[in-house]
Amino acid sequence: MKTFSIGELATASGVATQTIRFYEQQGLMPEPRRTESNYRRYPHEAADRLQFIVHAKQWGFTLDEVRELLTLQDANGDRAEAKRIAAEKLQKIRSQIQSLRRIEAVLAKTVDECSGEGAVAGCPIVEAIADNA
Amino acid sequence: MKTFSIGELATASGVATQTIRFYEQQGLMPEPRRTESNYRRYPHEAADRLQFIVHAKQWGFTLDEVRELLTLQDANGDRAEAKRIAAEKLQKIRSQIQSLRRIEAVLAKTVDECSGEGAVAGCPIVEAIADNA
DNA sequence: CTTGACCCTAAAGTTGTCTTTAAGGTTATG
DNA sequence: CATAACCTTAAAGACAACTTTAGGGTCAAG
Repeated sequence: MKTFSIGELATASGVATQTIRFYEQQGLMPEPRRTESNYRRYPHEAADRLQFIVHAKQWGFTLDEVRELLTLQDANGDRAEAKRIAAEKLQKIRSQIQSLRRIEAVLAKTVDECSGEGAVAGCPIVEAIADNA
Repeated sequence: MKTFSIGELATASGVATQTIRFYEQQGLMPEPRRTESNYRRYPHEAADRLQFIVHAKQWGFTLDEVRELLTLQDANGDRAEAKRIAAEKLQKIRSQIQSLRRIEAVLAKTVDECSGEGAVAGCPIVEAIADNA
């Protein structure tokens, strides 16, 4: 079975070698076997695991949360647990969206109101921030 | 005219004294006058400026952006400039909302699909992340 | 058999926004 | 006039998720 050097894994997965070592140090990637000269050799599955990490991050999970999910998989743990982690993340994301939407509304309104002409004194944007409209 | 110690300003504005000093160091708050014993004395306007900073942060502006806005006000600069800063921020916020909404949709779907029962093997959430659905 | 591309570790640096600590000096109160 | 509650500075620490640096060892091509 073909194995990979850290560089090959990096190229294949689009993750820098240092980052792979960092993930190992953080307990996200398991310690791989080593060659006689102490070089890391990764099995095929390492690429999948790395992809999982990359995707989970794209989904907004922190490394801590990704580690939770991976640990769960490694132990073939409870599906309820995975659902809990994802549901909590969903909550967080929804509340982030809520605050951003509030900000968006106010900001859009003031930007719209500002003529963009003249001096900043009296500018609706600046005034609104000052007054916390 | 009444002046304030840093502690009074902190209490009045809800910003910690160290944070006020930090803002001064970052060029957001001007260096105030000092008493003979080297204590900072703030004029009334300092509280307004601090409030502006607090509000702008709540609106999602970074300290760098807040400094831009304050510099603009200090120089009574161009309103067009203020509008540009706000419009750029609006763009950023909208694109943040977009990514979060995409994440929310996928996450909500998989959480919904997951029964929450049984082992994590085959769990729709975990599978979806692995496959980057 | 040398040169350049790889690999190794440990530690320090980055970014943003503070907070905490250390080691003092000052002022207000009882 | 002692003591607590303020104030001062400079520097270090915290957090996330890396990136960079320093100082080496190894391996493949020509």
